[in-house]
Amino acid sequence: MQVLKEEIRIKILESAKALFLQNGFDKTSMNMIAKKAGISKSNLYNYFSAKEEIFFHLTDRVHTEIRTVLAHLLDHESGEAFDYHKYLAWMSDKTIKILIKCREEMLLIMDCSKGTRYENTKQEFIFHLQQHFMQEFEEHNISIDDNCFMSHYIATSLMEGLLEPIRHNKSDEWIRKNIKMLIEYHINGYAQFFTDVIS
Amino acid sequence: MQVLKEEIRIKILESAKALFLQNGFDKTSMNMIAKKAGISKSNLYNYFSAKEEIFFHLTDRVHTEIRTVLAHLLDHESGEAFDYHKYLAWMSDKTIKILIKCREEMLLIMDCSKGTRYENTKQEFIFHLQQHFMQEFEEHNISIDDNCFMSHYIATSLMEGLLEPIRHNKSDEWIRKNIKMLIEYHINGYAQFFTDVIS
Amino acid sequence: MQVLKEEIRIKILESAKALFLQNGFDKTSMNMIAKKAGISKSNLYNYFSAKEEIFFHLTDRVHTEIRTVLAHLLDHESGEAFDYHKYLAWMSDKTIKILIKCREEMLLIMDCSKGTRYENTKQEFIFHLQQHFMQEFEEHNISIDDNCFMSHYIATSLMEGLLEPIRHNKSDEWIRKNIKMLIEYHINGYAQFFTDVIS
Amino acid sequence: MQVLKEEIRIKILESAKALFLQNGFDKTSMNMIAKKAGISKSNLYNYFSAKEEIFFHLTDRVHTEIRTVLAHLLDHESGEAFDYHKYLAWMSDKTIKILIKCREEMLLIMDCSKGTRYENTKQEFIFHLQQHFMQEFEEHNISIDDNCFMSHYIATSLMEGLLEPIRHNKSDEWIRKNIKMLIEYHINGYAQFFTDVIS
DNA sequence: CATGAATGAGTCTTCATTCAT
DNA sequence: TATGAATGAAGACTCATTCAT
Repeated sequence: MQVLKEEIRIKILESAKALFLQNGFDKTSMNMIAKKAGISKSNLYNYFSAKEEIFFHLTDRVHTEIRTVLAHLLDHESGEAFDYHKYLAWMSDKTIKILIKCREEMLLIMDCSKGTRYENTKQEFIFHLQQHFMQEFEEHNISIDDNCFMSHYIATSLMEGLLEPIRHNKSDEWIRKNIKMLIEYHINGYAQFFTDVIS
Repeated sequence: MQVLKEEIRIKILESAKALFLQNGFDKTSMNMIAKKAGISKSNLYNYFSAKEEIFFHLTDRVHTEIRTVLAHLLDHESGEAFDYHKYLAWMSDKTIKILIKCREEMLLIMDCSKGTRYENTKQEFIFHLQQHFMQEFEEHNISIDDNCFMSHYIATSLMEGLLEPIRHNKSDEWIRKNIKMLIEYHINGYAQFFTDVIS
Repeated sequence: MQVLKEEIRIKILESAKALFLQNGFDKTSMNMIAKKAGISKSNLYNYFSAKEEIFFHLTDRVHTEIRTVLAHLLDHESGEAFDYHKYLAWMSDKTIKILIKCREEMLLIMDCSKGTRYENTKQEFIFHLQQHFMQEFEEHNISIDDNCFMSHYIATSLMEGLLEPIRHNKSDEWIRKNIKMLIEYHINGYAQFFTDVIS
Repeated sequence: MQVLKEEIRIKILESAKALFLQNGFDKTSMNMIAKKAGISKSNLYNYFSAKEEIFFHLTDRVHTEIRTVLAHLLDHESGEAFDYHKYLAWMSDKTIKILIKCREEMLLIMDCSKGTRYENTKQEFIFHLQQHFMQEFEEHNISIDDNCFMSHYIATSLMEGLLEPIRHNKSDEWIRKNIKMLIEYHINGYAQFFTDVIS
């Protein structure tokens, strides 16, 4: 019995996860989840008190971790010598780990959370990244227009780039390699960018 | 009469456009459109047979143009000397023009079409871009893993980058400047990328 | 075992009583009762076959007592000399005792029974009181309109007045004092009333 | 058509009013209203945007009037000579008029509004009446316990007494007569009360 | 005895669409 | 053409109750 309950609970979570990943939170109905889990709609509510509850049970832990990463990002002492390689190395390490460990949960939060209270997480992350880049620009006396657009673009592009590898069902190794590659790609564009503008 | 009719048709389209851009297709109801257009809900159906119809009338033409651009993209003779500057110059020209001319329609198709039969257009576009890049890679004997990811990433990044400037209500000049800037950014990352890998 | 069972039975009844008093019968769910009693919802049905059953077990005895009082009330020999002081003295005595002894059960029946088959008890009681007063009126040759309204009003007013003191968590003494006070209040209005009309 | 619409609107309001009066707001479902009005449940929402909306359309105007009466009640200058006859004469006049004119709406607000934002109106009214009586007590140096109970009781009793006549389907004349009678009844009980306590 | 599992009927509300006039 | 009227299917959620273990 205890076992059964757990089985169904897991079945619900798996069904919901699959559906959320496929259709997003809003376009996934309790009916769909119930049908996929092979139980009645009302029985769902014996396991989770609301649709959002299911979503949170799937993403809670990762959401906290994301917030932690964000906090670290903002802590980064900006006074020290500019070393993107180092910075991005740390970033890439930390990020790759979390991305690989929590692939689906990450996607839930970043791509499928419209309608939940996590729906702005990606935008917030991008915003903070952008702030970070703008600060870098300023420190290097670079001024392209208001810097706003380029920093936002790089932030978005990086963010989406980090998510892209986990959107496909590939091996951890494949993900790791590609993330590293894309970071390198950005470093190049970025560095060149500084050179061009400064010189 | 005929004139009046046309006025209403236009009013409907304008109202719908504004609402679709604000809320997306799915989250815009016929009620909202009717109210904004100042006519009755049922009268909408004298002008358009369904909600999707309104969306199509707003995006048809641009959608065709996009398809055309896509076709040209794929026609591009791959035999000639590799010249991304040239290629991207053409691309940037052509694209900037269409982006500026059809700002809102572009956004409708790319950002607000979930729920319509155009909802995959952006992904298709990205896919074709990716194909294109992969071909380039091949022609230059570059092989990074399966080339799949980097080409996909660059395609996505470029796509989103091109859309980003028109998401804000800025001057044509601002849009043009930023698109050029971001293309340059990519050329840098791109070129360097080849160099690194080749050398 | 038997002891345990009894403990749970009591726990259920106490929990239900508290909840019924707070929210009324309809707005109290089996879930709430189970949670408050610390047992499973389905186990409730091993003790009581339905929600109404719980309510009945809480109010049965008092309901019977009320019916008895009502019977006595109607038995009251109408032939003897009209002595409301005496009558009400008996009434007040009898009533105060039952009100104090069965405070909560009384409130359950009178204030919280909507949705159960006792929901009309208060109205019935008032109706009988009214009948009684009408009889008195008749016996004293008083005729105010059809006597209907005033007798009903006095009945209602008395009823509510008797319930009001026990609605608050005060001492028995406080209840007793206030019930006496309100009966006196009514005797005054009542007596004067007769005087006015007769003279 | 315009006529039809109005007919149905009226039909809905009448059906809803009858059901609200019979079962109260909470226990009346949109299904019941629709069925009674002879239309589909969803069609209700073309006329009223929510269940509460229907209730408000039925009670809005009267609710405002009640608030006005309440305001006047509080304005009453307490310094002048104690003249309950005069005070209650005004009260009875004003009240009788509103009670007769808006019988059903009054009952909706006072008896059937649980679940709406008007659900506390009766209690508020009683509370203000109570405050008023307590003030009177104080001015006449009467102190029965804390005066709280008796003033509350008289307030409640009066309130319920005023409502009682309109709870039945009788003539205006019948209502008027009975309200006057009950006020007289209270004056007697009240006056005597003062006398007893003071002397 | 106890409970986890299950459900069907019900709650209010939304919405794209149809139809008669 | 224009619109008021109408609706069925769907949305999330609640609840008293049943049943197998």
